[in-house]
Amino acid sequence: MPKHLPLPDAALQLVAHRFAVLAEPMRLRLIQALFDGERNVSELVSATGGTQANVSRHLQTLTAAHILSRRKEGLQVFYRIADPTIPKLCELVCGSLEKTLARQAAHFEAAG
Amino acid sequence: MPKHLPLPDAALQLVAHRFAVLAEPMRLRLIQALFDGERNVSELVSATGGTQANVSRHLQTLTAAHILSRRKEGLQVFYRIADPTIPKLCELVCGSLEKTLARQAAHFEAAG
DNA sequence: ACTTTATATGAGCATATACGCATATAGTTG
DNA sequence: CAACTATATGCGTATATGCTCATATAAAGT
Repeated sequence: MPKHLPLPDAALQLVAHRFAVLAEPMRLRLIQALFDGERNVSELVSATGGTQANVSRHLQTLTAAHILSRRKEGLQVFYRIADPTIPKLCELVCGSLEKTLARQAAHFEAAG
Repeated sequence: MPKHLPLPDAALQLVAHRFAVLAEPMRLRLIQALFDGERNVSELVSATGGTQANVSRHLQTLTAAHILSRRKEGLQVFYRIADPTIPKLCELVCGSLEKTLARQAAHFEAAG
């Protein structure tokens, strides 16, 4: 049998949506800030340098996508990475980009 | 030392851009159609059911992101997957989504 | 109950981009 | 060189989404 059956349209939309959620620098900053463990919103605001409103919105987007999960404790809300594939995804992309950049740097040296 | 140094802003933008390129269903369809090997544009047009103009644009986007590469042969242009991390990326995301969907299905059964 | 603190959300604006249509370019054949 | 084929691109439009400002909600303290 073939390795990959073509995914139906609905599945492709889900995959695309997941990539879209990861396609914003501020959301990546939030994910990065959560690599070491859970943080509350105020901590994430100062860690990322964003406004409270904007950070809150992005946290909602990430939570709706099941990438983060929320835990309320008194006045504060703590977020943490809920999907264990996220760090692997980021590593894959970062590694791939490093290679691409290294190639481009080599070209610049050779040409320049 | 900490596992992850925070990435500088420029790096985050690169990562975000890569995810953005992968965040379109039509581009995922093209990538999927190329899993088995290289294809020319006409083949990709019929494989995906898109218009020639739209397919061509998306192929350009994927190529600019170094995800695909082009090879010209006479009148035709053949595209293939240039970045070996792409299949792994897709597998990771698909696997994660399957788990999420399975959990949601279980909830529906339990609740409904 | 009122105030304070932490977080979430509604509205409006600005920007990005996917798509369709028409046309341009490049390469081939007569 | 003219006609044809395969692919690419300019342009306009529609839609989505990120950001800011102001305000709403929720929980805690006095």
